[in-house]
Amino acid sequence: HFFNVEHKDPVTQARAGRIRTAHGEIETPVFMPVGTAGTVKAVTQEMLERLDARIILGNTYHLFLRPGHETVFELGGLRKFISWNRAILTDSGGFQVFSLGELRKIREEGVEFRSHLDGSKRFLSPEVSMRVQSALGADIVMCFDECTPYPATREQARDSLELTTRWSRRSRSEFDLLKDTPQSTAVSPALFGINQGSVYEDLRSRSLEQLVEIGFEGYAIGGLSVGEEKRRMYDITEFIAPQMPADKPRYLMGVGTPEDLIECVARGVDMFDCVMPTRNARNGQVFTSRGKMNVRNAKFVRDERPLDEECECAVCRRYSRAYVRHLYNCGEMLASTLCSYHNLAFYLDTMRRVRQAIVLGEFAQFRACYLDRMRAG
RNA sequence: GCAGGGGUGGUCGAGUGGUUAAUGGCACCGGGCUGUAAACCCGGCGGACGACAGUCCUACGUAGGUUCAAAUCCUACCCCCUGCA
Repeated sequence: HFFNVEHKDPVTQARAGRIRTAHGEIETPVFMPVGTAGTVKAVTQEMLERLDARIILGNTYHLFLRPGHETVFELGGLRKFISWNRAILTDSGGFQVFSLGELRKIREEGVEFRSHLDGSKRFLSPEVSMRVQSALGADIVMCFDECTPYPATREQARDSLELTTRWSRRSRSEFDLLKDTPQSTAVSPALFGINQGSVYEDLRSRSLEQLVEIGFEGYAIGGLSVGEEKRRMYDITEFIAPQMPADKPRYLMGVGTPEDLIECVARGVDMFDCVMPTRNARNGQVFTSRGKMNVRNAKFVRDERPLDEECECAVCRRYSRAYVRHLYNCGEMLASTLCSYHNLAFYLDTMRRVRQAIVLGEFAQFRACYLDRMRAG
Protein backbone atom coordinates (compact mmCIF):
# COMPACT_ATOMS: atom_id res chain seq x y z
CA HIS A 1 0.00 0.00 0.00
CA PHE A 2 0.82 3.67 -0.28
CA PHE A 3 2.23 4.42 3.15
CA ASN A 4 3.24 2.74 6.32
CA VAL A 5 4.82 3.83 9.56
CA GLU A 6 7.93 1.86 10.41
CA HIS A 7 9.03 3.42 13.67
CA LYS A 8 7.45 5.60 16.29
CA ASP A 9 9.43 7.71 18.68
CA PRO A 10 8.65 6.76 22.28
CA VAL A 11 8.91 10.32 23.60
CA THR A 12 7.51 12.58 20.88
CA GLN A 13 4.99 12.22 18.09
CA ALA A 14 7.81 11.68 15.58
CA ARG A 15 7.54 8.77 13.20
CA ALA A 16 9.58 7.21 10.46
CA GLY A 17 7.70 5.78 7.53
CA ARG A 18 7.76 4.99 3.85
CA ILE A 19 5.72 6.25 0.94
CA ARG A 20 5.54 4.07 -2.14
CA THR A 21 4.90 5.67 -5.49
CA ALA A 22 5.12 4.33 -9.02
CA HIS A 23 8.30 6.37 -9.26
CA GLY A 24 10.17 5.31 -6.22
CA GLU A 25 9.98 5.03 -2.48
CA ILE A 26 10.20 8.00 -0.19
CA GLU A 27 11.44 7.61 3.32
CA THR A 28 9.79 9.92 5.81
CA PRO A 29 10.20 12.34 7.44
CA VAL A 30 11.01 13.95 4.13
CA PHE A 31 11.78 17.40 2.84
CA MET A 32 10.62 18.01 -0.73
CA PRO A 33 12.46 20.66 -2.75
CA VAL A 34 10.14 23.12 -4.46
CA GLY A 35 10.26 23.19 -8.23
CA THR A 36 7.44 25.55 -9.05
CA ALA A 37 7.89 26.02 -12.77
CA GLY A 38 9.28 22.61 -13.56
CA THR A 39 12.67 23.34 -12.08
CA VAL A 40 14.10 23.53 -8.62
CA LYS A 41 15.58 26.92 -9.29
CA ALA A 42 19.31 27.05 -9.99
CA VAL A 43 19.95 23.32 -9.70
CA THR A 44 19.82 20.62 -12.34
CA GLN A 45 17.99 17.33 -12.15
CA GLU A 46 21.37 15.60 -12.02
CA MET A 47 22.19 17.56 -8.90
CA LEU A 48 18.87 16.60 -7.33
CA GLU A 49 19.67 12.96 -8.03
CA ARG A 50 23.11 13.38 -6.54
CA LEU A 51 21.45 14.91 -3.47
CA ASP A 52 19.24 11.82 -3.37
CA ALA A 53 16.04 13.87 -3.50
CA ARG A 54 13.27 11.36 -4.08
CA ILE A 55 10.43 13.75 -4.71
CA ILE A 56 10.09 17.37 -5.79
CA LEU A 57 7.19 19.76 -6.16
CA GLY A 58 5.63 21.29 -9.22
CA ASN A 59 2.96 23.97 -9.30
CA THR A 60 -0.40 23.80 -11.02
CA TYR A 61 -0.90 27.53 -11.42
CA HIS A 62 2.51 28.26 -12.85
CA LEU A 63 2.62 25.30 -15.23
CA PHE A 64 -0.97 25.97 -16.23
CA LEU A 65 0.04 29.45 -17.36
CA ARG A 66 3.31 28.38 -18.90
CA PRO A 67 3.83 26.23 -20.86
CA GLY A 68 0.25 25.04 -20.29
CA HIS A 69 -0.83 21.60 -19.15
CA GLU A 70 -1.87 20.53 -22.67
CA THR A 71 1.67 21.14 -23.83
CA VAL A 72 3.13 19.21 -20.92
CA PHE A 73 0.62 16.43 -21.57
CA GLU A 74 1.64 16.21 -25.23
CA LEU A 75 5.25 16.02 -24.14
CA GLY A 76 4.42 12.98 -22.06
CA GLY A 77 3.76 14.55 -18.67
CA LEU A 78 5.81 16.66 -16.30
CA ARG A 79 8.30 13.97 -15.34
CA LYS A 80 9.20 13.26 -18.93
CA PHE A 81 9.13 16.93 -19.87
CA ILE A 82 11.63 17.92 -17.22
CA SER A 83 13.48 14.62 -17.37
CA TRP A 84 12.92 13.58 -13.80
CA ASN A 85 12.27 9.91 -13.28
CA ARG A 86 11.50 10.06 -9.60
CA ALA A 87 8.34 11.19 -7.82
CA ILE A 88 6.58 14.52 -8.15
CA LEU A 89 4.00 16.21 -5.99
CA THR A 90 2.04 19.04 -7.54
CA ASP A 91 0.51 21.79 -5.53
CA SER A 92 -2.99 22.66 -6.61
CA GLY A 93 -2.76 26.41 -7.06
CA GLY A 94 -4.43 26.91 -3.71
CA PHE A 95 -1.44 28.79 -2.40
CA GLN A 96 -1.63 31.20 -5.33
CA VAL A 97 -5.19 31.97 -4.27
CA PHE A 98 -3.48 33.34 -1.19
CA SER A 99 -0.24 34.76 -2.55
CA LEU A 100 -1.58 36.45 -5.65
CA GLY A 101 -3.78 38.60 -3.45
CA GLU A 102 -5.33 41.30 -5.57
CA LEU A 103 -4.93 39.41 -8.80
CA ARG A 104 -7.71 36.99 -8.04
CA LYS A 105 -11.38 36.75 -7.24
CA ILE A 106 -12.76 33.83 -5.26
CA ARG A 107 -16.18 32.39 -5.99
CA GLU A 108 -17.88 29.17 -5.02
CA GLU A 109 -17.20 27.73 -8.45
CA GLY A 110 -13.51 28.52 -8.32
CA VAL A 111 -10.99 31.31 -8.58
CA GLU A 112 -10.53 33.79 -11.36
CA PHE A 113 -6.92 34.84 -11.67
CA ARG A 114 -5.44 37.67 -13.58
CA SER A 115 -2.26 36.13 -14.90
CA HIS A 116 0.77 37.74 -13.27
CA LEU A 117 2.52 37.33 -16.61
CA ASP A 118 0.23 39.12 -19.04
CA GLY A 119 -2.88 40.11 -17.09
CA SER A 120 -5.09 37.68 -18.99
CA LYS A 121 -7.98 36.08 -17.11
CA ARG A 122 -7.54 32.48 -16.03
CA PHE A 123 -9.87 30.28 -14.11
CA LEU A 124 -8.92 27.61 -11.62
CA SER A 125 -11.37 25.38 -9.79
CA PRO A 126 -11.16 21.98 -8.13
CA GLU A 127 -12.04 20.35 -11.44
CA VAL A 128 -9.60 22.41 -13.49
CA SER A 129 -6.85 21.90 -10.93
CA MET A 130 -7.41 18.13 -11.00
CA ARG A 131 -7.38 18.11 -14.79
CA VAL A 132 -4.16 20.08 -14.86
CA GLN A 133 -2.49 17.94 -12.23
CA SER A 134 -3.68 14.83 -13.95
CA ALA A 135 -2.19 15.96 -17.24
CA LEU A 136 1.03 16.84 -15.45
CA GLY A 137 0.98 13.33 -14.03
CA ALA A 138 2.06 13.91 -10.46
CA ASP A 139 2.41 11.01 -8.06
CA ILE A 140 0.86 13.07 -5.31
CA VAL A 141 -1.90 15.51 -6.16
CA MET A 142 -3.12 18.20 -3.80
CA CYS A 143 -6.74 19.21 -3.42
CA PHE A 144 -7.60 22.67 -4.62
CA ASP A 145 -7.97 24.67 -1.41
CA GLU A 146 -8.13 28.19 -0.19
CA CYS A 147 -5.06 29.00 1.84
CA THR A 148 -6.75 31.15 4.47
CA PRO A 149 -5.01 34.48 4.90
CA TYR A 150 -3.71 35.48 8.31
CA PRO A 151 -5.03 37.05 10.37
CA ALA A 152 -8.57 35.79 9.87
CA THR A 153 -11.49 36.21 12.18
CA ARG A 154 -13.20 33.08 13.40
CA GLU A 155 -16.00 33.61 10.91
CA GLN A 156 -13.64 34.18 8.01
CA ALA A 157 -11.64 31.11 8.97
CA ARG A 158 -14.79 29.02 9.24
CA ASP A 159 -16.18 30.13 5.90
CA SER A 160 -12.82 29.57 4.27
CA LEU A 161 -12.45 26.08 5.72
CA GLU A 162 -15.96 25.14 4.66
CA LEU A 163 -15.19 26.31 1.12
CA THR A 164 -12.03 24.22 1.17
CA THR A 165 -14.06 21.23 2.30
CA ARG A 166 -16.55 21.65 -0.53
CA TRP A 167 -13.70 22.07 -2.98
CA SER A 168 -12.00 19.00 -1.51
CA ARG A 169 -15.10 16.93 -2.15
CA ARG A 170 -15.16 18.14 -5.74
CA SER A 171 -11.42 17.53 -6.04
CA ARG A 172 -11.91 13.94 -4.84
CA SER A 173 -14.67 13.28 -7.39
CA GLU A 174 -12.84 14.77 -10.31
CA PHE A 175 -9.58 13.10 -9.34
CA ASP A 176 -11.27 9.70 -9.16
CA LEU A 177 -12.89 10.31 -12.51
CA LEU A 178 -9.66 11.26 -14.22
CA LYS A 179 -7.49 8.57 -12.71
CA ASP A 180 -6.53 5.97 -15.33
CA THR A 181 -8.06 7.94 -18.19
CA PRO A 182 -6.18 8.89 -21.37
CA GLN A 183 -6.13 12.49 -20.11
CA SER A 184 -3.81 11.48 -17.32
CA THR A 185 -0.10 10.85 -17.49
CA ALA A 186 -0.02 9.69 -13.88
CA VAL A 187 0.49 6.17 -12.60
CA SER A 188 -1.40 5.31 -9.42
CA PRO A 189 -1.53 8.87 -8.13
CA ALA A 190 -2.52 9.71 -4.57
CA LEU A 191 -4.74 12.60 -3.55
CA PHE A 192 -4.12 14.63 -0.41
CA GLY A 193 -6.67 16.73 1.44
CA ILE A 194 -5.65 20.02 3.02
CA ASN A 195 -6.62 21.00 6.53
CA GLN A 196 -7.50 24.64 7.13
CA GLY A 197 -8.97 26.54 10.07
CA SER A 198 -6.37 29.22 10.69
CA VAL A 199 -5.30 29.38 14.35
CA TYR A 200 -8.59 28.09 15.77
CA GLU A 201 -8.25 24.62 17.19
CA ASP A 202 -11.91 23.67 16.97
CA LEU A 203 -12.02 24.79 13.35
CA ARG A 204 -8.93 22.74 12.59
CA SER A 205 -10.62 19.69 14.10
CA ARG A 206 -13.79 20.36 12.20
CA SER A 207 -11.90 20.73 8.93
CA LEU A 208 -10.05 17.49 9.55
CA GLU A 209 -13.21 15.54 10.38
CA GLN A 210 -14.78 16.67 7.14
CA LEU A 211 -11.71 15.73 5.13
CA VAL A 212 -11.41 12.32 6.75
CA GLU A 213 -15.03 11.68 5.95
CA ILE A 214 -14.29 12.30 2.28
CA GLY A 215 -11.19 10.16 2.57
CA PHE A 216 -7.73 10.88 1.21
CA GLU A 217 -4.45 9.04 0.77
CA GLY A 218 -2.70 11.69 2.83
CA TYR A 219 -3.51 14.80 4.84
CA ALA A 220 -1.84 18.16 4.72
CA ILE A 221 -1.82 21.07 7.11
CA GLY A 222 -2.29 24.23 5.14
CA GLY A 223 -2.68 27.86 6.08
CA LEU A 224 0.34 27.96 8.36
CA SER A 225 3.58 29.93 8.00
CA VAL A 226 1.54 32.70 6.47
CA GLY A 227 2.56 35.36 8.97
CA GLU A 228 1.37 33.99 12.29
CA GLU A 229 3.70 33.82 15.27
CA LYS A 230 5.96 30.79 15.27
CA ARG A 231 4.55 29.68 18.59
CA ARG A 232 1.08 29.43 17.05
CA MET A 233 2.34 27.47 14.09
CA TYR A 234 3.89 24.96 16.46
CA ASP A 235 0.80 24.88 18.66
CA ILE A 236 -1.61 24.29 15.81
CA THR A 237 0.64 21.62 14.36
CA GLU A 238 0.97 20.00 17.77
CA PHE A 239 -2.78 20.09 18.15
CA ILE A 240 -3.89 18.83 14.77
CA ALA A 241 -1.15 16.49 13.48
CA PRO A 242 -1.74 13.73 16.06
CA GLN A 243 -5.45 13.80 15.22
CA MET A 244 -4.75 12.96 11.60
CA PRO A 245 -5.15 9.33 10.53
CA ALA A 246 -2.09 7.50 11.80
CA ASP A 247 -1.83 5.29 8.74
CA LYS A 248 -1.65 8.19 6.29
CA PRO A 249 1.19 10.60 5.64
CA ARG A 250 0.96 14.02 7.26
CA TYR A 251 2.26 16.94 5.30
CA LEU A 252 2.91 20.41 6.69
CA MET A 253 2.80 22.70 3.70
CA GLY A 254 5.31 25.47 3.19
CA VAL A 255 7.44 24.86 6.26
CA GLY A 256 10.12 25.84 7.07
CA THR A 257 13.46 26.53 8.70
CA PRO A 258 15.61 23.54 9.71
CA GLU A 259 14.47 24.15 13.26
CA ASP A 260 10.82 24.19 12.18
CA LEU A 261 11.27 20.85 10.47
CA ILE A 262 12.63 19.19 13.56
CA GLU A 263 10.06 20.78 15.84
CA CYS A 264 7.22 19.71 13.60
CA VAL A 265 8.54 16.19 13.09
CA ALA A 266 8.40 16.03 16.87
CA ARG A 267 4.75 17.03 16.59
CA GLY A 268 3.93 14.23 14.18
CA VAL A 269 4.57 15.59 10.68
CA ASP A 270 6.02 13.36 7.95
CA MET A 271 6.41 15.64 4.95
CA PHE A 272 7.55 19.20 4.33
CA ASP A 273 8.24 21.54 1.49
CA CYS A 274 9.54 25.07 1.51
CA VAL A 275 11.11 27.56 -0.85
CA MET A 276 13.44 28.69 1.90
CA PRO A 277 16.53 26.64 1.11
CA THR A 278 16.46 27.62 -2.55
CA ARG A 279 15.17 31.17 -2.35
CA ASN A 280 17.45 32.13 0.51
CA ALA A 281 20.35 30.50 -1.30
CA ARG A 282 19.77 32.77 -4.27
CA ASN A 283 19.72 35.68 -1.86
CA GLY A 284 23.00 34.73 -0.23
CA GLN A 285 21.90 32.96 2.90
CA VAL A 286 23.11 29.47 3.64
CA PHE A 287 22.05 27.08 6.35
CA THR A 288 24.71 25.37 8.39
CA SER A 289 25.00 23.14 11.40
CA ARG A 290 25.91 26.32 13.29
CA GLY A 291 22.91 28.27 12.14
CA LYS A 292 22.29 30.49 9.18
CA MET A 293 24.97 32.54 7.56
CA ASN A 294 24.96 35.33 5.01
CA VAL A 295 27.86 34.54 2.71
CA ARG A 296 27.74 38.02 1.20
CA ASN A 297 29.20 39.40 4.42
CA ALA A 298 32.59 41.08 4.14
CA LYS A 299 34.01 38.89 6.88
CA PHE A 300 34.17 35.99 4.46
CA VAL A 301 36.42 37.70 1.93
CA ARG A 302 39.40 35.56 2.89
CA ASP A 303 37.60 32.69 4.59
CA GLU A 304 38.91 29.49 3.08
CA ARG A 305 36.55 27.24 5.01
CA PRO A 306 33.60 25.50 3.36
CA LEU A 307 30.12 26.96 3.80
CA ASP A 308 29.47 24.47 6.59
CA GLU A 309 32.50 22.87 8.18
CA GLU A 310 30.53 19.77 9.01
CA CYS A 311 28.81 19.34 5.66
CA GLU A 312 30.05 16.77 3.22
CA CYS A 313 28.13 17.92 0.20
CA ALA A 314 29.86 18.33 -3.14
CA VAL A 315 29.93 22.12 -2.73
CA CYS A 316 31.41 22.06 0.75
CA ARG A 317 34.02 19.54 -0.30
CA ARG A 318 35.24 21.74 -3.08
CA TYR A 319 34.55 25.45 -2.67
CA SER A 320 35.41 28.07 -0.06
CA ARG A 321 33.30 30.75 1.54
CA ALA A 322 35.69 33.28 0.01
CA TYR A 323 34.94 31.99 -3.47
CA VAL A 324 31.18 31.82 -2.98
CA ARG A 325 31.17 35.33 -1.56
CA HIS A 326 33.20 36.49 -4.51
CA LEU A 327 30.66 34.96 -6.88
CA TYR A 328 27.81 36.80 -5.13
CA ASN A 329 29.78 39.96 -5.19
CA CYS A 330 30.15 39.69 -8.94
CA GLY A 331 26.52 38.76 -9.45
CA GLU A 332 27.60 35.44 -10.87
CA MET A 333 24.81 32.89 -11.21
CA LEU A 334 27.05 30.09 -10.00
CA ALA A 335 26.67 31.56 -6.52
CA SER A 336 22.96 30.69 -6.61
CA THR A 337 23.66 27.21 -7.85
CA LEU A 338 26.32 26.48 -5.27
CA CYS A 339 24.29 27.79 -2.35
CA SER A 340 21.07 26.15 -3.51
CA TYR A 341 22.86 22.85 -3.80
CA HIS A 342 24.37 23.20 -0.37
CA ASN A 343 21.14 24.31 1.29
CA LEU A 344 19.24 21.41 -0.21
CA ALA A 345 22.02 19.06 0.84
CA PHE A 346 21.76 20.46 4.35
CA TYR A 347 17.98 20.09 4.48
CA LEU A 348 17.94 16.62 2.99
CA ASP A 349 20.79 15.46 5.18
CA THR A 350 19.07 16.89 8.25
CA MET A 351 15.97 14.88 7.43
CA ARG A 352 17.95 11.71 6.88
CA ARG A 353 19.55 12.18 10.27
CA VAL A 354 16.18 12.89 11.83
CA ARG A 355 14.85 9.66 10.37
CA GLN A 356 17.86 7.71 11.51
CA ALA A 357 17.45 9.08 15.03
CA ILE A 358 13.80 8.05 15.08
CA VAL A 359 14.67 4.58 13.83
CA LEU A 360 17.26 4.25 16.57
CA GLY A 361 14.87 5.60 19.19
CA GLU A 362 17.11 8.60 19.83
CA PHE A 363 15.08 11.37 18.33
CA ALA A 364 14.47 13.40 21.48
CA GLN A 365 18.18 13.45 22.18
CA PHE A 366 19.04 14.25 18.60
CA ARG A 367 16.56 17.09 18.59
CA ALA A 368 18.05 18.69 21.70
CA CYS A 369 21.67 18.40 20.57
CA TYR A 370 21.00 19.51 17.05
CA LEU A 371 19.07 22.61 18.00
CA ASP A 372 21.52 23.54 20.76
CA ARG A 373 24.41 23.51 18.36
CA MET A 374 22.56 25.43 15.73
CA ARG A 375 21.58 28.11 18.21
CA ALA A 376 25.05 28.30 19.75
CA GLY A 377 26.32 29.37 16.31
C1' G B 1 47.67 79.65 -29.98
C1' C B 2 42.29 80.66 -30.86
C1' A B 3 37.06 79.16 -30.03
C1' G B 4 33.71 76.27 -27.27
C1' G B 5 32.57 72.74 -23.28
C1' G B 6 33.86 70.88 -18.55
C1' G B 7 36.23 69.77 -13.45
C1' U B 8 30.69 67.73 -7.49
C1' G B 9 31.18 62.80 -2.18
C1' G B 10 34.39 55.44 -3.69
C1' U B 11 32.41 56.03 -8.82
C1' C B 12 29.01 57.86 -12.65
C1' G B 13 25.98 61.93 -12.57
C1' A B 14 21.95 65.91 -10.85
C1' G B 15 22.07 70.53 -8.73
C1' U B 16 23.35 77.15 -11.03
C1' G B 17 22.74 82.34 -4.48
C1' G B 18 19.58 80.41 0.96
C1' U B 19 14.58 74.45 3.48
C1' U B 20 22.25 71.34 0.61
C1' A B 21 26.26 66.92 4.17
C1' A B 22 24.42 67.98 -1.29
C1' U B 23 18.57 64.03 -5.84
C1' G B 24 19.53 59.47 -8.56
C1' G B 25 22.19 55.07 -10.33
C1' C B 26 26.26 51.91 -9.36
C1' A B 27 29.76 50.15 -5.85
C1' C B 28 30.23 49.18 -0.75
C1' C B 29 28.10 47.62 4.37
C1' G B 30 24.11 45.21 6.95
C1' G B 31 19.25 42.89 7.44
C1' G B 32 14.93 40.15 5.76
C1' C B 33 12.97 36.01 3.02
C1' U B 34 8.52 29.66 5.38
C1' G B 35 2.63 25.05 -0.25
C1' U B 36 8.12 30.83 -5.25
C1' A B 37 4.56 37.36 -9.13
C1' A B 38 11.37 36.79 -5.35
C1' A B 39 19.13 35.83 -9.03
C1' C B 40 14.31 39.66 -4.81
C1' C B 41 13.01 43.34 -1.10
C1' C B 42 14.39 46.78 2.92
C1' G B 43 17.88 49.83 5.49
C1' G B 44 22.76 52.34 5.95
C1' C B 45 26.44 54.82 3.34
C1' G B 46 31.97 62.32 4.60
C1' G B 47 34.36 62.33 9.75
C1' A B 48 34.22 62.66 15.26
C1' C B 49 31.39 62.40 19.84
C1' G B 50 26.48 60.50 21.75
C1' A B 51 22.09 55.20 24.09
C1' C B 52 18.69 58.73 21.62
C1' A B 53 17.53 63.69 20.59
C1' G B 54 21.53 65.90 18.68
C1' U B 55 26.38 68.59 18.69
C1' C B 56 30.84 69.81 16.33
C1' C B 57 34.32 69.47 12.24
C1' U B 58 35.57 68.86 6.95
C1' A B 59 33.64 69.03 1.89
C1' C B 60 31.67 70.49 -4.74
C1' G B 61 39.81 71.46 -9.16
C1' U B 62 43.31 75.42 -6.41
C1' A B 63 43.77 80.36 -4.32
C1' G B 64 41.46 84.78 -3.50
C1' G B 65 37.00 87.98 -3.70
C1' U B 66 31.57 89.72 -3.68
C1' U B 67 27.37 88.69 -0.27
C1' C B 68 23.82 88.47 5.82
C1' A B 69 24.42 83.72 2.94
C1' A B 70 28.29 80.48 -2.44
C1' A B 71 28.94 73.89 -5.24
C1' U B 72 26.10 77.89 -7.46
C1' C B 73 28.31 84.99 -8.84
C1' C B 74 33.46 87.50 -9.89
C1' U B 75 39.08 87.22 -10.61
C1' A B 76 43.52 84.50 -11.29
C1' C B 77 45.75 79.91 -11.81
C1' C B 78 45.88 74.43 -12.74
C1' C B 79 43.86 70.32 -15.36
C1' C B 80 40.61 67.62 -19.00
C1' C B 81 37.61 67.21 -23.66
C1' U B 82 36.10 68.90 -28.72
C1' G B 83 36.89 71.87 -33.13
C1' C B 84 40.15 75.16 -35.94
C1' A B 85 45.18 76.30 -36.68
